[in-house]
Amino acid sequence: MSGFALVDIHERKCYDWLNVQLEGRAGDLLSSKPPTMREVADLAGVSVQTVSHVVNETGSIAAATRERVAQIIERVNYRPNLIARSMRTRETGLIGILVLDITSPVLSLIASEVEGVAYARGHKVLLYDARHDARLLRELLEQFAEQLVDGLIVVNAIDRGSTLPWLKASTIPTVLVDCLPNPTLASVAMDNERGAYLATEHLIELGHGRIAHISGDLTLEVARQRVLGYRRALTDHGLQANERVISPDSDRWDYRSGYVAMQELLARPPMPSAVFIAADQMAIGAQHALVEVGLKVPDDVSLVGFDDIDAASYAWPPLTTIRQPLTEIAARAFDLLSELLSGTVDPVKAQITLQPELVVRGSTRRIS
Amino acid sequence: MSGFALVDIHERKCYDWLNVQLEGRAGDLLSSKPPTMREVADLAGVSVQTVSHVVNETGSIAAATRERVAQIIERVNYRPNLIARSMRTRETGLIGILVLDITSPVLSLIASEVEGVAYARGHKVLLYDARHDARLLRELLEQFAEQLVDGLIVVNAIDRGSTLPWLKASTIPTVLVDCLPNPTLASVAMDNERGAYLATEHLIELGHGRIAHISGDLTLEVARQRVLGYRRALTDHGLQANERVISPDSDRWDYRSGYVAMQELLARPPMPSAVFIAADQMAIGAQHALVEVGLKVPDDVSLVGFDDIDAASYAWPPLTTIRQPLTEIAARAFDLLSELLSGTVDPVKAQITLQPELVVRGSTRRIS
DNA sequence: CTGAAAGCGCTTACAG
DNA sequence: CTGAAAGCGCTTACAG
Repeated sequence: MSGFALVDIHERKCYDWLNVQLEGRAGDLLSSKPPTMREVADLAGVSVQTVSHVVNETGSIAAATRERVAQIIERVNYRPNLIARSMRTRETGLIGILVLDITSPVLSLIASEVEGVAYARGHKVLLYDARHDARLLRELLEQFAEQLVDGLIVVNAIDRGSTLPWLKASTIPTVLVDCLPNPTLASVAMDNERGAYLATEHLIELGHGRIAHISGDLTLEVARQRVLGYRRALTDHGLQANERVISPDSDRWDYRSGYVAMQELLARPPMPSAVFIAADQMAIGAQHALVEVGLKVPDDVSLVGFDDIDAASYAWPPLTTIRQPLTEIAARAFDLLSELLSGTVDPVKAQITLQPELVVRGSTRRIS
Repeated sequence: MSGFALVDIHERKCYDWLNVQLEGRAGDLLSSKPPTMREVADLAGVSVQTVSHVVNETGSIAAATRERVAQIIERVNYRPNLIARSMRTRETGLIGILVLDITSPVLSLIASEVEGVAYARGHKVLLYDARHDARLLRELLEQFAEQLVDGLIVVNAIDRGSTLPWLKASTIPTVLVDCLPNPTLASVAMDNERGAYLATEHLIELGHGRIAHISGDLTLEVARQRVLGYRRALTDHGLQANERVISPDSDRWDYRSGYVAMQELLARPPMPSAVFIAADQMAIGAQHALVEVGLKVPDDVSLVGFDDIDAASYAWPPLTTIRQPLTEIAARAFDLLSELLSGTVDPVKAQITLQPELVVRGSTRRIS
């Protein structure tokens, strides 16, 4: 037991941290209001427009003046007021990302990746979360996105109801990611039908003849495209009579909905030997339902998911799935928005489709 | 095989959706600029301040006038410009939520829950994602949060470096969630030490004597508190000689870091019979490392996680863990912020601590 | 190279 | 009950 309590480098690091005191001094300024351009100008003995010019590096300012103003700015820690500036310039320098549900691992990852590119390119981003609520979505679009942001990236959120026509009529440059493909709005999307086709075909090639599909929320175009791909693969291999689609009882693509859907499938024999499931989280939930009744993956039933989220690799067995190139989706979306903002591209022509990829892991097996 | 392709209600629902056409008419207005209050006033034959009064329901306006103005507003779909309004009133009506990393399931869930309460109470929210980047965090705070938002809820993000003193010096009402407890800033936090204590004690009561701890990112106070709780439980039961802490090689509390940490533990025998892991995702990753080398949970080693995220219930075996009351955390945080905004509470007195709860599931077992 | 003027779209006193 | 005036903090022409 003596060797057991050994302190390795990690433990040492730990102790160091435990002793760290993060107190910090109070701020230098105790002013209750942030300084204004007027104050900087007075302090520097110049006019506000001179300050404005040095802040924005516009106009021509004498080096000495510039220097003096810069020092004051530094000293009082002046920052131009974005609201006032955008009131004049009619732009905020911000881009907005609106997601259907920030709680979804794939949507939050796309959002985060878009932020990554945006920051790398010197833009700032605001996140809007519609929380699956159509009314909220609409409000966000109308009241905030339109007024606060120069451009908008809408992730997975425009599919139902009246938001699409609204967006079309709106003047704010918008790119749709993972939404209803729409010929009049710039968009980047995955070839969902292809992904579903690849998943299903993989199962067919493994010898499976009875393949069911647990779909995503069918009010969303991406979910409908995935059932189309599944169906087409079946048809191409003469298996259309075996088609069987279970759609979940909720609009979340989460563990629970996959779990419940699989329970439904189990309740109505015969059981298929393989199931293609429209999302990885759902697939993991579905597997849970299987394991609960003593069925093993892939021994008793093969499973293929969709998305390739982190959890897929760490499930046991690791989940065979369809990888969405999220990083590329994000980069393309941002680039498209930049082009829209600079007017160098026509939205109608800006339709990007990215290809998914089959990742074979341990949840699928060949049957005889 | 005939019964196999049966069409149940779900399938029917699916077909319906597949046939749906979401075309939508173009918007009624093709104006390139949103209407201004000036335009509404002219159309209604009144002054802008009259329009302002009917929009804000201030002052006293003749019923007939109000009606006429309201109709114009409706007709041209006028919406007051938030930027202009906030320029005058010095407030935006928005609250900001700043999270360390929106990609984390627990942080995004807290954010989403806070949004839920905020919307229920008629507020709108903006999300800021620091992406684990201290510089970005600082920029967000200084340039955006301070100017765009009336109040701020900071989730898990203030712990290191210079942001804490900045926040103290700042005038924006702020509540800290899951951060370094700080006596001068309002905060709501979990009793992390207690949670860790409960987890460890549970293992001890099950007969485990050699219990290791895989910690979270120790630059974060919450992680340090959890090792403290683990340590105290050991000490209280005379097991302090068996203390063993492995800290991850990254600042993400993700699957991979738990996986890597467990591999480290495996590489340096003797193996403990139980491991308390600072986050559920890490626990699932850790289990993966175990299973890979043929060790079973809970037969060979018991695991307890922390957080009780969705994935915990759907892991196999279901993960024993410490539940964080996220919904309550969110509600308390928002309420605190409201009180701060209305000035009815003193930040120094506003320190809320919530209690965690042990959830026993299948990943822990009694040993002899 | 620098400053006086005008205005972005609102709201808040204040007259009438 | 309604409107003229002033101003929130900036930037953009335009003089000098």
